[in-house]
Amino acid sequence: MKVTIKDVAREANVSIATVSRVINGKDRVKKETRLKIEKAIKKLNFRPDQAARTMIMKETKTIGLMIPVLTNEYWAGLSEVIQDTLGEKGYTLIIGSDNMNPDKQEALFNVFQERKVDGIIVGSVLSDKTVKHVDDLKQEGTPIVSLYPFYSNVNCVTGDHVQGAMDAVQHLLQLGHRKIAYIGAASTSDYREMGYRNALMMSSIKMDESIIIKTNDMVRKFSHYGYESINKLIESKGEFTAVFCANDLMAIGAIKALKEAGIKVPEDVAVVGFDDISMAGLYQPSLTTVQQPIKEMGKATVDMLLELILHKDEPIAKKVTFPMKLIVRESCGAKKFMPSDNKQLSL
Amino acid sequence: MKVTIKDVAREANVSIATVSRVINGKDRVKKETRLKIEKAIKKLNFRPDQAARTMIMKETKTIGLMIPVLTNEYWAGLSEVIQDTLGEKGYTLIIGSDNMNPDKQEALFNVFQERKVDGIIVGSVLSDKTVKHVDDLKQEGTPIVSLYPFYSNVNCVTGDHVQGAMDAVQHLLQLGHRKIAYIGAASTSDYREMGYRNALMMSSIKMDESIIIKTNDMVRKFSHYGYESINKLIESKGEFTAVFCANDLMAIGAIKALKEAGIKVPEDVAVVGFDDISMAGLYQPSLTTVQQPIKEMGKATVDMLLELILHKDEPIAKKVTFPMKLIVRESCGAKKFMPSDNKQLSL
DNA sequence: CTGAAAGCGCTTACAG
DNA sequence: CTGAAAGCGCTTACAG
Repeated sequence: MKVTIKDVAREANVSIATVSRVINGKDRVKKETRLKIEKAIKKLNFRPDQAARTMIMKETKTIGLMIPVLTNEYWAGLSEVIQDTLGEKGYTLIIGSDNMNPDKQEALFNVFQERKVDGIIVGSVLSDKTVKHVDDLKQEGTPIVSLYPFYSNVNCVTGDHVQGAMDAVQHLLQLGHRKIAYIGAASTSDYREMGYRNALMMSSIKMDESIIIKTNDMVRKFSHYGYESINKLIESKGEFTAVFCANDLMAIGAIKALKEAGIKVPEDVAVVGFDDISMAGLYQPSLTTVQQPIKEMGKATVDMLLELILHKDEPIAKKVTFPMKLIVRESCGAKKFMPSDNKQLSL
Repeated sequence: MKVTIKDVAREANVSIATVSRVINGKDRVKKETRLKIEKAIKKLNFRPDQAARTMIMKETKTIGLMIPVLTNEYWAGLSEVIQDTLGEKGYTLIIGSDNMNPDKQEALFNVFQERKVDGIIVGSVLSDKTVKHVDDLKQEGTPIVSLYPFYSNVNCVTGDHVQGAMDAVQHLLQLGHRKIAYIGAASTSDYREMGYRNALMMSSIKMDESIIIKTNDMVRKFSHYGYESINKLIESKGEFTAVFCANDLMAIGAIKALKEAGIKVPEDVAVVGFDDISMAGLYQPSLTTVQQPIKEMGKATVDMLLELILHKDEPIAKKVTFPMKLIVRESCGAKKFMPSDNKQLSL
């Protein structure tokens, strides 16, 4: 049978109150008594019941994390960092992936509420239907940290996607590219598209909307989407010498499609991705991409959340932004740009 | 403030006992009363406190899952299936990755015990130090399902790694290969190595230990390990026309090294991987590999665990084995190169 | 069908 | 320094 505090008290010949004191190390306990109790705890292999503890202490030492998918290296990596960091501080993490399904988001919020988590980290993009839970939870006093700066009243840790995308596109510009296509998808990529547009604007390059591919549909197979998008570009006879993709999987799909169409990467077309998943360095050609400081971001997220848990009275939502880092690899390496496209000089 | 069952009782003008009955839908409650209570619950947005419930019901509706790493598509995929399946049945999953660190395994077991999880799924390979927890937990009556057939007294769901590896190597043999190298690592790959050896044996091919690369060290960067292993084979002038790698990441690293050494895949050397991660189909060349039925395995794992939770008296450890599927792609395909790649696109 | 009461395993003032 | 007792938010016999 499960060992309870009573068993320990009996074994050590003290009251349960004293055992409790030893467990929590708060009040003073005579050394002799303490040793006796510690021995009993060890002997019985006693572990205090979290549920009973939770009821009194009003804290569960549990954090909820909501992400879109676990089988995506970015989210898996971030989840792992968050979990490890929380673990060190005695917290347990409940990870929930919602597959971008509002019903699942709803269900997850309910789980978090039932489990009375001490705080919540939201990595998903919430739907209209579920975003109200954020307000409910805030009202209830449950601290929340978001990983996207979507919600004005919620604390947030995020990478500087706009800057990262700008850096990537500016790199292409410096290599001489003028016709740079963009492949992206729904809301998560908005900031990256902004960066793309900003960079072009700042170089006074006229936007060619015909080589900008995006969709509001939920994209599940990013690589497939990248692949299809290139085929669309080719079919529509879009002119481009480079492609900036909103993430690495799209970029890898794009390269595959380009190669199949007999277009060489990077010789004929340069490709840049985003995220620096581990495959980016292994792919052939290896992928130029933008790296997010996942570890630092994960830690900062946990720090911010725990801070919020300790001092619930933060009046204003804080936003912390991390810089991104351009990683230059083969897919758009320092290839010399063919000056064959004379017409581009007219830009 | 948090809404409790008392608030609902007051709002609905009944006793907390009746509210409890409505929540759990067990005893009969007059329809009128029920509606009144349901309205109150909705109005106050009440959710029963899991902790209080747990104390009485002796179940937490929580399952612990221990895996080596989350940033590995195989484990991420399996975790997601397990989580979804459990979610449907009203269970919450606590995922813990131990990074193959015995201390972390220990810590995770402690967390599982403190949280009084209703059951545990072990995907990690346990160290001598931590394997005793399995016995402790079994003694305590906590059901456990393992994802490797290592522990004789523990129920287990696993893929047929031996058969999968045999299929892969037999495929190479059918293509005419006779000098097939093997790249693998620590205990997780043992069964795959067995399959490799079995296949060679059954074809009466003498084992050439000089082209079998393995290690007992913890391998963290599989792709890097595959890369290094090929270089070792090349340095030692090992003769081989094909390589069977114990997982896809090793295979991808191997291909990279082969290419860098001027050896073409699959023309000069065929490569086969294992797992069928999503990148296997996207890599260039795409990877011939062995696919595990992750979804079915995840579901079977959950079913088996819940079964165990319901009927704790299973006398004998059951082992369920799933067949693997060989996926033939370019990296060792019987593929002749088609020069259809000639259509140049004017960009 | 419904309510009063006991009890789950802890923590924490309150006394001593 | 230590113990008796109240109480956390529920569920569930036990009465009615």
